[in-house]
Amino acid sequence: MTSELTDRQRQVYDAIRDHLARHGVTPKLNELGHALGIRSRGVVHRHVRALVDARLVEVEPGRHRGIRLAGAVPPPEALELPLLGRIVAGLPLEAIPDEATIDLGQFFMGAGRFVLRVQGDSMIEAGILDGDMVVVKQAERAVDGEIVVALIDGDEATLKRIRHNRADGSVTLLPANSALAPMIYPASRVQIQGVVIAQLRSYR
Amino acid sequence: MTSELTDRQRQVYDAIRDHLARHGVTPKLNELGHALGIRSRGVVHRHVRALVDARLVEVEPGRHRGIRLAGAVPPPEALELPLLGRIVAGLPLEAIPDEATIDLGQFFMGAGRFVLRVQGDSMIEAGILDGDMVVVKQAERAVDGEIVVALIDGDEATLKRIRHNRADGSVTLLPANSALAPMIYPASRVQIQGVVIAQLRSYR
DNA sequence: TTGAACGTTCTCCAAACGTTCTCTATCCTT
DNA sequence: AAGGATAGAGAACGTTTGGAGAACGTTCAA
Repeated sequence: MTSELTDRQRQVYDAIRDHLARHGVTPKLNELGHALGIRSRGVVHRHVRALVDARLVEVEPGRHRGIRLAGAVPPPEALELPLLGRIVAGLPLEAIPDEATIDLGQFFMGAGRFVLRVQGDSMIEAGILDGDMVVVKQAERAVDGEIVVALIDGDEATLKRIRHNRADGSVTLLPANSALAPMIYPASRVQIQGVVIAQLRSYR
Repeated sequence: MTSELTDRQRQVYDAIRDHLARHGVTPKLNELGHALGIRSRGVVHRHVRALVDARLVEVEPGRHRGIRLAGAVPPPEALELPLLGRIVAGLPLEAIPDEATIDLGQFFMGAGRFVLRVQGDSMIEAGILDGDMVVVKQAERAVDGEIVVALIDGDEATLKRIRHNRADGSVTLLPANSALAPMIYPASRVQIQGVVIAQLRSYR
């Protein structure tokens, strides 16, 4: 029940988890602010306080990098399949039954996620084929290298890998198809609608 | 009992649920208005108020994003994600009709299925990359062109596309990688363990 | 040990938001 | 023709939300 959070507080929480996943440690207030486009540590601190009140996070007072994740993780789902092992390609492998199971719910489910069917071959070299589905998490920002659903000039949605060009503030949208050229736009023309967090394909 | 809704009120209610499904949070009034083609927040507010009177919705007064779904929310939908349809040029995502929801359970689950993590690049040109996972259904037979997990000489498993050669009863295992050569075995040496029915990848 | 970086608290400010209101237009019923 | 129900536009108001920056004491690393 995190529904009492404001938009910004949610973004701060996501940024903390993202930083933890990416760097192995929780962020400093400055780092958090930089990730969110906030220049004032005081503002970031106020948001973190709100997360503490919501019991999503704990803080060791005064300590540098003192944020700790707490609180509820998404509920475990009964959507599990046995995970048997690895296939070694090129040279074959062992098919030894493993005891582990894979929880597809953890993989895909979550708030603000939706599925898009991909049309076209623009990301084919990234293993996203025509007709595949991608699970997209709604987001306004993305990190360089992530695959995003981007709206160009407000009326054209595309699936591309993103790169921010600090030099001039422009944004490059890179197709994964050597037959297509990267596209460069001023940041004002590109609106990120979501980040691809998973891809799936059905052979039927 | 609850009062009847007008058409427009029903559309507002649907738009709230749609927004919740896509973004994980309820909409603000002008987001609702934008989705419905209403420019005036006041009008949207009046519709929301009618939904409150009908006990379909609750509102935390004054709060931003204060709409809450109330009453019987039909499905708990644990394993479903909204399927927005194809990503096509010329349409912002908000304008794409919410065709359906995709049930990941039906997609993947079933008796005699298991998951393998793929190692190596032998199927890269079929969009199956190193680190991907494949859902395999146990089977002893496969149709030409299917991707199978095959056991060679009883001790080496591999992931390849299969082709039966009627002329001599042999079996060809085709990698999807132009750097690798097809392998031809007599049928007696190849034992099919399963057929790939789905593939999935996580970007995390 | 010392200084820079950090967490914390504070005030001030602006934009966006929810809310209420009036005015107007359209359609349906009798 | 009149009246009511439905719906949209837009203005106005107070509140919520979010950001900037200063100030202070503490933590941490060189």
